Amino acid sequence: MRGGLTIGEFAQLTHLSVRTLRRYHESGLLEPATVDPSTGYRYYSTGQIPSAQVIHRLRELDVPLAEVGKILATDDPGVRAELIAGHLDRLQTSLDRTRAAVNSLQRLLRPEPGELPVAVRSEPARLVAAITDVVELGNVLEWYDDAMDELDSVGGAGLAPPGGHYDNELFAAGHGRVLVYRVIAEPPTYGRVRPVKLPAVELAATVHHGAHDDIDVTYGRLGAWVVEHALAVAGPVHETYVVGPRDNPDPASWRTEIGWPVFRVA
Amino acid sequence: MRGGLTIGEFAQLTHLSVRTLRRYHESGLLEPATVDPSTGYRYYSTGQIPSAQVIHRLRELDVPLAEVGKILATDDPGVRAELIAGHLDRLQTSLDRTRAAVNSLQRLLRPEPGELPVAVRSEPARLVAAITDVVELGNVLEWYDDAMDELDSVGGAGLAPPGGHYDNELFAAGHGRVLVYRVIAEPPTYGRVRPVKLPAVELAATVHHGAHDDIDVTYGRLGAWVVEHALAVAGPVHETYVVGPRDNPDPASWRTEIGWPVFRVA
DNA sequence: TCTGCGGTCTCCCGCCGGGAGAGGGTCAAG
DNA sequence: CTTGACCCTCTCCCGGCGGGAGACCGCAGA
Repeated sequence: MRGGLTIGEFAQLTHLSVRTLRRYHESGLLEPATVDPSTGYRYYSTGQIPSAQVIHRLRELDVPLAEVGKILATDDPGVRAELIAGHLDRLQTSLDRTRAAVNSLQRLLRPEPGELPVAVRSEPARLVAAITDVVELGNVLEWYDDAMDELDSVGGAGLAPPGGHYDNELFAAGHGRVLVYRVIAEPPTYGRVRPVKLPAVELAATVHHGAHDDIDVTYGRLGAWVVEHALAVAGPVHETYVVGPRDNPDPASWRTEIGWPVFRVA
Repeated sequence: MRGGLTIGEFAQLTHLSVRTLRRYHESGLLEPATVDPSTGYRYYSTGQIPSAQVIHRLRELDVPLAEVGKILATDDPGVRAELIAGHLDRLQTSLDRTRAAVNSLQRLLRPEPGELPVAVRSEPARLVAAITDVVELGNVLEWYDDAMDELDSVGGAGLAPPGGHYDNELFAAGHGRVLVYRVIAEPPTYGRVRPVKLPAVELAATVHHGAHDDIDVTYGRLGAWVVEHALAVAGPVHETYVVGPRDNPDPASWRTEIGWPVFRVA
């Protein structure tokens, strides 16, 4: 009587490859039921088939092996469900991103529009209620929603559209300083909210219409305009949410003013 | 006057990283407008921004760089649209797979069923009309649909449910021999269809209910049963599509008999 | 008991797209 | 001319898997 199923037999039963099973052993995800100490042969039991299949499913969902390990190591089914739910959330966001990319690609590939209306204007210094932090590029949307909620709870909605400043490093390095603000007569200090004085700048600005799926296209066109008018970029991007998701659920109605602080070159 | 935008400036305008732009140059996807021959500095023009953004979008859709190159190299917008449509198709399939994995995972994690009803029966040798080929694991579904269409066109639907044999290597190595058949009184030779004599086997069989999302779970349970009854696997998997997508569009109604040829061990 | 063959062992490399850092040259403002 | 930001190339690393080499093991037939 042998100790159990050989790795090849087990592979056949689970539709995993022999190599993959060895890797799962190596990384501690799926220990063979017994390992012959003299030959090193791995032997599996039929009871391990369900575990192998759970791992298989999680991998199909692109859950990293390390995360799979964490999920399997948890006995508490509640925590486990939570971890999995987290991954499904991330899956959903990546799906949304894919959809956005498809839409934007289709727009990019059809002929396209005329001149981009850009205006350069002097933005005066302003005292506003702001929340600021260094944020990962992937978490910006989430962070923004949180921060804007907190900002709204302090009041001042409706006076002027809210806005945000996004450090250029955010896109270059994947993380950078972000600041969102609301215009309030007497900016309070509350929670993460602080009164902040935004400096005066020359702003080359245009308006992006619609969802933010392809706002970077408008950025590109604005940037081209700036360069072609012998200006140079000097500071974080300014966005003003003239009409946003909080004003109207229909993305087609959204209006976002985007602006780059500029100065004239030689 | 400089030759154009430095790589850093261009990166800022396109929201791509400097390193990524260098790689795109290296792989010929996006040549800088000019390269200073003495210093090696890359200089870009504002006109290259749209190209960079198209590349960016395609990469967001996980199109490999080589494919992106092909797409950009094509001037014919029709061909281009075709290539992109192909990728969107693949995206759709991968999305379907993801959905299936999510469903199956949820089923895997909740408590679970009783005994699996397995029967061992003697399958007599049969002469059938079959199409067979060596197929990549990823293309099996597509191949199956094609082959079954061709088989149907030869006739014989309705006499007995169709079936398929899947070499075990298919799952181990990612490619293997697949055979689909229909029972016809006098199997013809037509197109890819050939008369094939299926050998007699002892078959350990059970029925999988519902969509094939988690048919491998049933395979695992069948395999466990086989092992625990001191049997061993000897040949390709047999599937019989008792009720399939061509009989009833509702996956819940599908019935697939799966069987492993077995022989008794010591 | 020997032999042969297929299964299994370990170890190293390649693939992809990108990140990170080293070590050195270049540009432009003060 | 110095300084500091920018740019150059080169090399290594990551995750998850496949491929292959070279050696050992298990088992059946002679």
